[in-house]
Amino acid sequence: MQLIESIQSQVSKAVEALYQSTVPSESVLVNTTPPEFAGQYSVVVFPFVKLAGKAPDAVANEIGAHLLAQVSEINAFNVVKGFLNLEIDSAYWHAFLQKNVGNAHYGRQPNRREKVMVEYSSPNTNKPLHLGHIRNILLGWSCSQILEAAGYDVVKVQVINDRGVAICKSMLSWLKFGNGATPESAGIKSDHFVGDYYVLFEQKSKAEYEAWQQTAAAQAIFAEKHKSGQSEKEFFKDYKNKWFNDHSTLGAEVRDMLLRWEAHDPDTLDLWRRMNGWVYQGFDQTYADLGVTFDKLYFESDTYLLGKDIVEEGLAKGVFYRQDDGSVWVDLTDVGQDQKVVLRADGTSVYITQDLGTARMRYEDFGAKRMVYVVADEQNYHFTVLFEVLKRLQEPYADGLYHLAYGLVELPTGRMKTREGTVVDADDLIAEVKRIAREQAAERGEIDAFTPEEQEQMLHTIGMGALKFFILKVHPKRKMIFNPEESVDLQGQTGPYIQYSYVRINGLMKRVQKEGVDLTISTQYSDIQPQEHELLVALHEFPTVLQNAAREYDPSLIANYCYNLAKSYHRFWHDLSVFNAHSPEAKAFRLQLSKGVGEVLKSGMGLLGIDMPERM
RNA sequence: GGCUCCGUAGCUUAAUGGAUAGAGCAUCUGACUACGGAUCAGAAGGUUAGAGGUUCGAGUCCUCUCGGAGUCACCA
Repeated sequence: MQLIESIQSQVSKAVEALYQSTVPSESVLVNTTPPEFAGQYSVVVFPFVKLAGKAPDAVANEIGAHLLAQVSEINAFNVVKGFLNLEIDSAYWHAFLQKNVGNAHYGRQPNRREKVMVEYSSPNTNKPLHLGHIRNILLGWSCSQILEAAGYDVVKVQVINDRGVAICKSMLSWLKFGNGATPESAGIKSDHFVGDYYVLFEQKSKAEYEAWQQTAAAQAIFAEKHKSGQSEKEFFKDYKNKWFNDHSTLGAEVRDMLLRWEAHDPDTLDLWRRMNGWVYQGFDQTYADLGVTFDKLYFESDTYLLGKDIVEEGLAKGVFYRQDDGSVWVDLTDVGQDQKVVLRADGTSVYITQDLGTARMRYEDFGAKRMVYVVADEQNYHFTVLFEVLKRLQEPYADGLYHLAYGLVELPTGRMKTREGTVVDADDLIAEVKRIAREQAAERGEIDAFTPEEQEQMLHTIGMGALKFFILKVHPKRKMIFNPEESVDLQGQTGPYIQYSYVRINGLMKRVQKEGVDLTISTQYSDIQPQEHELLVALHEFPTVLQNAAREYDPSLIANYCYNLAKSYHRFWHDLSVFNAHSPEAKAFRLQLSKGVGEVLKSGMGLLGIDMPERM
C-alpha cells in the first residue's frame, strides 16, 4: 500500500506548496473510486477548500496536476463534483502482481515479538456445547488467526468451568438414576450422556418442588410471605431458589456432594473425574469438527481459590477496603459504577476474585501484555469492573485487556431456553449443515464422481463453510438472529459462494499446469478492463483490511471483504474470457490475476477458519 | 430507576464523517453449441425509529423522545 502513502504525502506537499497550509499526510483521505467514474483511487479535497479559498473543483484540479507531475504511477486524473479521481498506470499493476502473486504471506505482517492471549469457549462441564458456544468459538479462533497474521504470537487458552453445583447435579443424578450406565453402554456421545443426567436432575427437582408446594408447610409459607395480589404460581416461581436451598432433599444432596468435593473425598473426586472425562471426550470431538485448537487449558478447579493474595495486596495499596463484617470491597462510584464485593466475610472467593487471580497467573505463565476475553456481552459489567480493578492494582498488563463482547444468538422465536428445549445443540447443527450440503450436491449429481472419503471431506468443508461464514459475517457486537434455514443456504452471500469462486480459479490453475501456459508475458497487456481494475484494487486493499480487522478484533471485516472479492471475481469470470482471451498477453494477465484472487481468498477465508475445497 | 448496547428494504445485513445508503434471501424477468449455472444481468423494494444540533458534507458525532435487549447477587 505504499502507493496510497505516496499519494497522501504528495497531496500534503501540494497543499503546502499551493496554499501554504500544513496538512498531515496520514489525514488525507484516499478512497477507492466508485465504478461509475474513471480511475481507481479518489482524493477527498473538501477539507482543503477553506484553506485554499477556492471552489472544490479548482482545488481538485490543482492538486491533481501536482500529483500527475510528482507521482509516476498516476496516469491521468479527472474531477467530478469536487472529487479528484486518479487513474493508475498499468505498469504499476503488473509490478504489483509480479511481486505478490505466489507470495503466501501477502498481507501478513512480520512478527513483532509480542504475545497476545486469547481466551475463548469457556464451557461448563455439565452439558454439551450449543449454538452460543459456536459463535464464541468461531470468533475466538478467527481473532486468534487474524492477530497471528498481524504479527503477534498468539496463545489460545480455554477456561473450563469444571466444578460447582452444576456438575454436582449431573453427578448426583447419574449416581441415583444411572444404574452404572456409560456412554458406551447407552450408545450416546459422551458429553450428551452427561448432559442428559443434568436434564434428568432438573426434571426430578421440578417434580419434587411441585409435590412440595402441595404440603401444609409450603402452603403456610405462601400464606405468610406472599405479596398482596401475588398468585400462588407467581410466588412459587420466585421462591424456587430459596426452596432449593432450604427445603429440597435433592438440593441438600447436591450441596452435600459439593462439600465432599471440596473436602477432597476420594469417591466423589473419582466420580467427578470420570464424568468430566466423558464431557471432555465429547468436547474434543466438537472442537475437531469446528477445526479449532487450544494451546493451554485452565481448569476452574485449579484456579477457584486464586486471587486472595491480590485482595490482600489491594488492601495494603488502599485499592480495597474492609467492612466491619470482614468482607472486602472496591468502591468504583467515582467511575460511575457500584461498590463491589471482592472477598466474602468468611474469606472465600467470589467470581471476580478468581478472575483477578487467573489474570495474574496467566501473565506469569506467558508474559502476554495483551489479553482478549471472548465472552458474551451479558458480562460487560463484570469485565468493566475486572479491568478497572486490575488497572487500579497497576498490573503490568492492565492496559492491554480487551473484552471481545459479542451479542447473544437468538432464534427467530426468541432467546434459547434450556427449560423450553429450544437450545440448538452444536453437534446437531454441524450434522444438519452437512446433511444439507449433501442433499444439494446430490441434486446436482456432482457427488457421484467422488469416493466416500472425498465426499465426506468435501461436504464437511462446504457445510462448515456455510455455517462459519453465516456466523462470522455479522459484526460481533451485534445481537444475532439465527435462522437455521438460512444458515445452511449455499447460494448468495454465503461461504460456498466464495468457495465456488475458488474452485473456478482452481480449475483454471490445473489447466495452466497441464498446458504449461507462460504467465510472464502479461506485462505487455495495458488495456485493463473495469472488472480487472476492481479485482486489482481489492487485492491491493487486503493488507489494510487485515490490519483493520486485527485492530478492531473484528472477523466480519474479513468475511465481508472475501465476499466482495468473490463477487467481483464471479462478475469478471462472466464478462471476460480467460483462456479464450483476445491476446496471449491478456490471457496471461488474467490467469495471474485469477491466481492472486485465489490465493487471497484462501488466505482470507483461512483467517475465518474456513477451508477451500479443490472441487465441489 | 442507574449504567451499557442496539434500531438501516418484508427478512438477514454492509457502509475508517465523503459521490445516487451497498449486498443477500424472498418476489418477478432474463442469460451458456465459450474456462463449472452453488454463477451472471435486470425489475421492484429505503423519510437509515422520530425531532433538533454540529459540519462544506451525518446512517455514522452531540442532545432529547420513542422502541428493544443486557446488566445492576457475598451465582459463575
